[in-house]
Amino acid sequence: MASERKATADPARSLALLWRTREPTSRSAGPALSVDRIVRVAIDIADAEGLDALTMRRVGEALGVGTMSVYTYVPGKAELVAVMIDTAYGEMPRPAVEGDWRIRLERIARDNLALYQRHPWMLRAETTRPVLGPQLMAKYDYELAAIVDIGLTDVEVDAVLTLVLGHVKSAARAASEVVDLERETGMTDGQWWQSHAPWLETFMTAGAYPIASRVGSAAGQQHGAAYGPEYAFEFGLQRVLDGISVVVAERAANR
Amino acid sequence: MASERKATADPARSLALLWRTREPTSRSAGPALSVDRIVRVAIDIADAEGLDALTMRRVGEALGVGTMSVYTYVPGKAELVAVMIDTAYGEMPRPAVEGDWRIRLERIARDNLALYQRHPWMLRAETTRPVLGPQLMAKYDYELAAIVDIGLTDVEVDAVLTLVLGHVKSAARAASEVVDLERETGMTDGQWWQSHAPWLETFMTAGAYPIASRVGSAAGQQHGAAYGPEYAFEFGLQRVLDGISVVVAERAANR
DNA sequence: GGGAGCAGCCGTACGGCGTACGGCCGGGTT
DNA sequence: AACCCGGCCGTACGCCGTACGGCTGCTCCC
Repeated sequence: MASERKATADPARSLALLWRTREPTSRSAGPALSVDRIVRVAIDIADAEGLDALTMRRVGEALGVGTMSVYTYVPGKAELVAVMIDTAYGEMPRPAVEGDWRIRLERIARDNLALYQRHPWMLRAETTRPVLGPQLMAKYDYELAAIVDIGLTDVEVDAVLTLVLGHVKSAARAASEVVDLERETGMTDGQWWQSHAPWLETFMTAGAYPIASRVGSAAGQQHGAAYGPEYAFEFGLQRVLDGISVVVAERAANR
Repeated sequence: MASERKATADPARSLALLWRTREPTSRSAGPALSVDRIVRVAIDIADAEGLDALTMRRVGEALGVGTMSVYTYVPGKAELVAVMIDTAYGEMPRPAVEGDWRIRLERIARDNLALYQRHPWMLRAETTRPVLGPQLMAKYDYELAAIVDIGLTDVEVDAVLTLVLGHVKSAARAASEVVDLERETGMTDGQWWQSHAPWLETFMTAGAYPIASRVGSAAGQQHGAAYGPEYAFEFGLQRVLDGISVVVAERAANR
């Protein structure tokens, strides 16, 4: 009866997993499995076939062990995905970039976009709870460092980063959906639209939605498809950076 | 062997469902069910308990019919969710707003935020495929109308709207995750952080991630929690609108 | 050398999901 | 009176995540 607080796996266990607090076994021939091996094959599966294809059975299979053996190292699928996410963050470059804040921030945006393109499953992975792993911390620290000294308060700096990363994620998601659609239907975006257009015209009485029709078809012609994710990313990014420039300039003037 | 194009339900069926092309039955006492009744209870369930609680069995139960009866009206769960989404769009107000484009666009952003707050499941509903229902078309048309005459090309106008709606969705998602977390764990955001902080400090050697620590705690103190979704929404919205202003002004100057 | 303990491994089983399939029923048409 | 067919739905299948308990063989201690 009592609504048992399910799936609230204790913080200690989850965090220990993320931070790899586990003394290596003293066993002569170490164990066949490890968190790292599990995470590596899980990421490979998700990269290649998407999050839906990532099942615990599948992971066990790919490792040549029984399904339940995976649970020796990982408390559950949610925690596995959390470690996958933190690991993926660890792959990102963190170079010292020459130039002003705008160049650095733009670079950060592009690096994040590339990450999502390499690991589209990250866009669908629902983490209602922040991951809080070491790689995320390092990433956050690195990205903040690029903009801490632009004359805004710490709170604003955080909001700037959130805004830019949010835009990147939106654009990446839109792009990823186009790719998914093409994989699922075996048609390109353009073909898909062409197959739907006649039906749509049947339903839409002529002249309804005049602006939507005009703008939609203008965008379609421009991009050779209904939607140009790259264009949306670029256009939006420049607008966002412009908007940030406005506050930065304001603060510099009032100093 | 042949990779059967699964789940590619024919466009005709899906679109007909969205646009409600179905002659009412000539039966004396009409059928017990209808697409509209199904959609209504499905939205109620998803609003109250989230998308996970929305199962076909549950929908049938709530309607007092067998599970499979639902399939008489709806080809599958994906299509049901699509109709739910289009229906939700139909709830949005579309007033004629006085004022300049910035006021209108800001209003659109707030209306969309309100929509997501009323129906948080829309944020999680994965529609790899655009919905293309009448309400979405009407919404798109209305929103474009607010900004068609600001001096940008049709393609740019589309990108502006995409940018703003993308920001709203990002911010709404962040806010919704906080709410989910509170519901799932029974703790407030602040309590959750306090319960994790000691563990985190154990793992993080002192002095690692200095900027992240400083900015993170500044943001935390400011918002009384780790993250201030409302603040992120407002700050980002103003930056985005500022950024759009920049291009709009440019174009006006070059005219 | 021998016994105990325990980490790693995993087979089985449970409850839940979406939904394919085929059948039943009763009103409308001819 | 015969037939048809739309609406309804019980059953069953193949997936999923994962709880539970048992096996095995290494390590440690005496």
